[in-house]
Amino acid sequence: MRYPDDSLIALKENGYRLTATREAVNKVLYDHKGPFTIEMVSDALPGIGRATIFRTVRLFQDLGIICRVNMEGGAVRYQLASTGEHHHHFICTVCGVVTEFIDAHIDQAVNRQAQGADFELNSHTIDLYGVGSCCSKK
Amino acid sequence: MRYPDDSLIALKENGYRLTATREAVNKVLYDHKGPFTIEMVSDALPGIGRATIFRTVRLFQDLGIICRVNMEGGAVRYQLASTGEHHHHFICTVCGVVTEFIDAHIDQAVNRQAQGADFELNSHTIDLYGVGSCCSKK
DNA sequence: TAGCAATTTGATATTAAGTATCAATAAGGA
DNA sequence: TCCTTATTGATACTTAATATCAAATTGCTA
Repeated sequence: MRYPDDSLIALKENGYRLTATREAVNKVLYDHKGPFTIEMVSDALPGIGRATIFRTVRLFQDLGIICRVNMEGGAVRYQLASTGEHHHHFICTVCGVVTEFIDAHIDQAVNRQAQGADFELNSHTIDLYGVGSCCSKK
Repeated sequence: MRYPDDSLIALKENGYRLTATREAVNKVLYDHKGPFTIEMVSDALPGIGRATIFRTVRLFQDLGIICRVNMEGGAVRYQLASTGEHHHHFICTVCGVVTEFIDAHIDQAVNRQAQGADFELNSHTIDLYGVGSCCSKK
């Protein structure tokens, strides 16, 4: 997922309707970049009901357009997924920016662990918390 | 953390008072075993206010006695930590049971990733979702 | 072991995230 | 254009959690 239109295409491809509301939410996400909360989107689109924002965000999640990020304290952020693929997160605890990464090594080790423990693995999440280069003091 | 008294010792060692409420909550956790929600504890201890249950659970978390587990859908469970140490989770999506594991390999790979990305790593969480041996069909 | 300061608690209100309901509206294929 | 179906808004509700503050409890300490 790179361009705003990708979201709209994804909607159509999955049999969802292309509505003004969904376009508006999509635009806000792409204009804003960076992590966002439901509140932020809701504030940016006063004409659209809260419930619809939630619905749209959930739909975009399901389509892999955005990903949900659990902050350390339990707060929730969303962010455009740079890839719809499986990935992990660097989460900057200073500014909240989330960067994605892929690591075949880790995934392999995770699979080994699961096998060793007789655990039928369906999915996994890996979140790294710390200070990103975005906020590094140097 | 293995025995109920460990919690009480941890409280004292960290300068917290040993109260009837905290003992009661602790007992519920050890009697129940397995994952629990605030509701469950609250139901088991009708005489104790909800806010206090939350406070106590948070305190126990801070002391490493219990750990918080984010379920896939966003629900939250808590469970006695079998170790206060750094660890990761197998989360059975059928029954909710959480099993801990440690994997130096994964931790190493995680550290490498962080270094490579110029990310000052403070902590990380790894949660594996799937069907545990507890609920395996075989 | 009674007294007292500081911690803890309960009741209550509040916040935040999210879901449920349902009538009204909009999308898009025929 | 019409019509079925998906979507939306308003509203109420749920769940998880925190804030406030007076009242109760701890555990020194004299």
